[in-house]
Amino acid sequence: METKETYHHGNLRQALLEEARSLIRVGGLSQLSMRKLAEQVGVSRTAAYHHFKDKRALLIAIAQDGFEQLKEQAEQIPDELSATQKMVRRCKLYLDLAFDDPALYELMYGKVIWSEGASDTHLEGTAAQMFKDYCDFYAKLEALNEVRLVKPPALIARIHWATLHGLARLYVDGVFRIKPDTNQLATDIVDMRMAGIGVDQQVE
Amino acid sequence: METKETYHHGNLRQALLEEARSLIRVGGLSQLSMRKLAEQVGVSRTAAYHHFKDKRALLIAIAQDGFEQLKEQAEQIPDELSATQKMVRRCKLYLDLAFDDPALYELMYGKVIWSEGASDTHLEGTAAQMFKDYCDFYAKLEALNEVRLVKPPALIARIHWATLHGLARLYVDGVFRIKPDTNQLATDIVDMRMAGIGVDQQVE
DNA sequence: CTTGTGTTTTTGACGTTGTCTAGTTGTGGC
DNA sequence: GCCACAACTAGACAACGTCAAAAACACAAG
Repeated sequence: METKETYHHGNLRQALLEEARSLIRVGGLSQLSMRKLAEQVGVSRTAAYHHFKDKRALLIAIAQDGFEQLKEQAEQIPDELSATQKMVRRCKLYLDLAFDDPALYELMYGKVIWSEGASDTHLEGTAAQMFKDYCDFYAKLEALNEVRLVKPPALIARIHWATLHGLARLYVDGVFRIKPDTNQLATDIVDMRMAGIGVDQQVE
Repeated sequence: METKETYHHGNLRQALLEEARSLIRVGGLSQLSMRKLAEQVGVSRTAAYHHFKDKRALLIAIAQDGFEQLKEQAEQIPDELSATQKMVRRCKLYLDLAFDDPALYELMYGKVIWSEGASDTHLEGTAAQMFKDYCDFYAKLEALNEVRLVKPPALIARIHWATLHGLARLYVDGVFRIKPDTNQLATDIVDMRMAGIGVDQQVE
C-alpha cells in the first residue's frame, strides 16, 4: 500500500467503516463524529462525503455489516440441534451482540435506522425476517405437537423479541449495568417461553 | 401576569419545562434544542442556564416529572382489585406512556438519564423500586399459593420489565410502527407470565 | 510524454448547536 | 435612594454536519 502523503487514500470507504466501528465500540454512538472519524483515518473532514451521502448513510452501512455478521453467526449453528436448542443459540447470539457491542446493537435496532422509516436501509426485510423466524419457530413446535399455543404465534413472537430487545436495551442504555450469563439467560427465556405456551419439559 | 417586555420572566423554569415537554411530544427528543426552546418561551438562548446547569439537567427535570406522573397514575389504581388485576393496570399504564408519549418514555428510560450513571438524577431509586415491585408481585402471588415460581422472582421480574420495555422501545424507535391495544397487550403479557410460572387460570 | 476526463480529495464557508462570560436590567431589603 | 443579588441579554467560542468550489490524483488515449 502506498504511503498516505498523497491525496488518494485508496480504500477510504472501508477504512472509514472499520474505524467508525472501532470508535463506537469504545466510545459509544454519541462519541462518533465525522470530523473525529476523518481525523483518525487521516483525511480531511469532508472526504467521507464522496463515499457516503451523509453521516446516517455511513451509520446504515455499519448496521448492515452488523446484520450480516449476525446472520453468518446464526448460520453456524449446527443443523443437528433441536429446534429449541437452535432457538436458545440464536437468542444467545442476539444477547451477546447487545452485551458485547452495545453501540452496534443500538445502531442496528435503534432510531438512527428505524425512526424515519428504514426503506432506504434495505433492513426492513431483515427485521421482518427475524420476526417471521420467531413465528415459524413456535408454529413449528406446535406442528410437531411439542407445544400447544394458547396465544397466536405472532403475539408470542412479538413478545419473544420484545423480551430479548428489552433485556438488551436496558443494558445498552445503562438502566441495568450487570452483564449476565447470556447462555443461561437465553435458556431461561426460552424455558419460560416454553412454559408460557404449554411445553411440558424444560430445555435440555 | 406582567407583560413579557421586561427582562424578568417571572416563572421561567416552569415555562421552560412545560414548553420542552410539549416540543418533545410533538417532534421527539432530537428536535429539542435550547435555542428553539428559549425562542418558543420568548427569552434569549442562555436564559435557561440560570435555572438549569445544562441541557441534560433540564431533561432530567422533565423525566422526574414523568416519573411523578406515572406514580400518581399508579396510585389511582383501586385497592380492591386483585394483585393480578393491579399488575395488568400497571403494565397498561407503563405501555400507555410509551405509546402515547414516546419521547417522554425515551427520556425516562433512555441514555440521557442512565448512560452516565443516574446518581445526579435521584432516579436510581425509582428504577430499583419498579424492579422491586415486580419482584414483590410474584413473591406475593407465591405466598398466596396462587402460583408456583419455577424461577427466582428476580429473574422473572427482570424479564417482566424487559418485555414491557422491549415492546415500548421497539415502538418508540420505530421498529414496530403499529400502536397496540395496551389493555389487551398488558393482559396477554400478564396472562403469559402467569402461565410461564405455573398459574392455573388466566387473568379475568 | 502530453492531454483530457473522471475521481477523489482539500479548503473555505455556512448554519446550527451548547455553553461560557461579561454586561445590563429588575427586584427586594434596608 | 442605595446596594446586593437575581435574572436576564448579548457577544463569543468551539464543535458539529454538510455544501460547493478548487486542487490534486489516476488513468486512458494519442
